[in-house]
Amino acid sequence: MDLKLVPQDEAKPRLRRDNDRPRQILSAALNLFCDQGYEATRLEDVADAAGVSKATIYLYFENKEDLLFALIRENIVPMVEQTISQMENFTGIPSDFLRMKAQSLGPLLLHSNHGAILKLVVAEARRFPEIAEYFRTEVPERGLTHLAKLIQKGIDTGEFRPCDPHAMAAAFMFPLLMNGIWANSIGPHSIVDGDALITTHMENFLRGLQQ
Amino acid sequence: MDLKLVPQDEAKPRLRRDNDRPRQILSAALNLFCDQGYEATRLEDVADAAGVSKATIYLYFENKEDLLFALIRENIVPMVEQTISQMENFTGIPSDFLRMKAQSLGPLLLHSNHGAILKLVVAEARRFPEIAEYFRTEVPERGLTHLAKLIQKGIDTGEFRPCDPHAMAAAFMFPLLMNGIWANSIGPHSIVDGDALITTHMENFLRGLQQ
DNA sequence: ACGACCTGACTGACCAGTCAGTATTTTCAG
DNA sequence: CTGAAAATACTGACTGGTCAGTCAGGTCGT
Repeated sequence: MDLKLVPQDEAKPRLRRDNDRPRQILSAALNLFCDQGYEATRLEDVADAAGVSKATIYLYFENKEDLLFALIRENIVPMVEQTISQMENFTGIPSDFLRMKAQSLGPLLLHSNHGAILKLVVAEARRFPEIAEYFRTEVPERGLTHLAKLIQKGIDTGEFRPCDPHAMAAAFMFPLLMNGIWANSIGPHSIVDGDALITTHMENFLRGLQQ
Repeated sequence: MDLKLVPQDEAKPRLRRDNDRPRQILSAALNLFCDQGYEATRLEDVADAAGVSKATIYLYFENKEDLLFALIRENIVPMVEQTISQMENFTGIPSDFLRMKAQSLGPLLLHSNHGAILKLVVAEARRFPEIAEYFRTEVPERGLTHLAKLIQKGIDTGEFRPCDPHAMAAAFMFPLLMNGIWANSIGPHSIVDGDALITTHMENFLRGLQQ
């Protein structure tokens, strides 16, 4: 009887970096961090989920915090870039842009993991001031400033009534953000219907803003 | 020379339970959990902040999770009780109640540590399903149901236009909640003016809801 | 046979939770 | 009222387990 420690053919084929590792690791970390929180997630579990050993993570990332940072950078910032370029190329009236934005960003935050990422950022902001600072300048700062300009434009053209455009921009975004966070924490069994909220908020917001 | 180990009069006077300990511990835990997050807070630091030894915490609480649970129970639930009893005793028109509520709850979430507690709950909900479940049934479930009833009343009396009262209740609350969370995470250096947001949101919300 | 890629096994620090024993207050018999 | 025993409140020092981060060496494509 052949009693060798069979390294025959089901020996792990130790995948190589063709389909690049950083993204696999990042993706695994994303799921686990979002689900269990940053501190509660063991890097060993991230490694398992990515199909590598823990040491491999350290080939591509400085440390655990760096992984968190990379995650946020890769996932959130492109979303803002897209919003801003959309806005700069938009030719219709401001209210139509807001409508369009609510109907794309709202469900994105609600049904993809973007809401979970936001939850993560919000939860860890105090402990990682550099990440919070980066996020703040890249995302709410830029996004809200642009949105406020758009609202100002609507006021100037007489479509919207006079108001504080910065506060109004935040009032537009916050329900969508909270909705995304909610769905990824208390949400699942809650009576709040996230999709209904999006349209209800959007319509009511625009109705209030109308001249 | 008297070289005894001086236990003279600056010996720690080991405070007793007159001003009951549980509350001191809870209060210390509140500050630290809200600031650094649950996992990242060491129970030894909670003990120090409360002026007791770590072992003392275990005289009053089962374990770390129990401490978190107690914290939420003590701090959030009374807030809802108050809102509901306010609502039941309110004799004016629905819009005046919403106005009043936004002007009391909004700043409370923004300037006290209630926003931080909410952040904490949201951040840890996934990891502690029992706490999430308790919170969900006690707070959003009850609060939103009552609020929806109030909005329905406004629709019935013709003050508000027809709409989905549940979604509208959430649309009313979410900006206030997000505002409180925001102020306790990314907030401090953000361009969002929390106080301006409250009134802007409240006015615009009611304007949209008006018949 | 070289170098890029990867890993198992280890280490050192850290921390929740425990426990044996000390300090303070209360009780109550004399 | 007195003081000693009982009850209660508290603590320092420890333990067992966990986990981020390291490193010497193995594996695979070229």
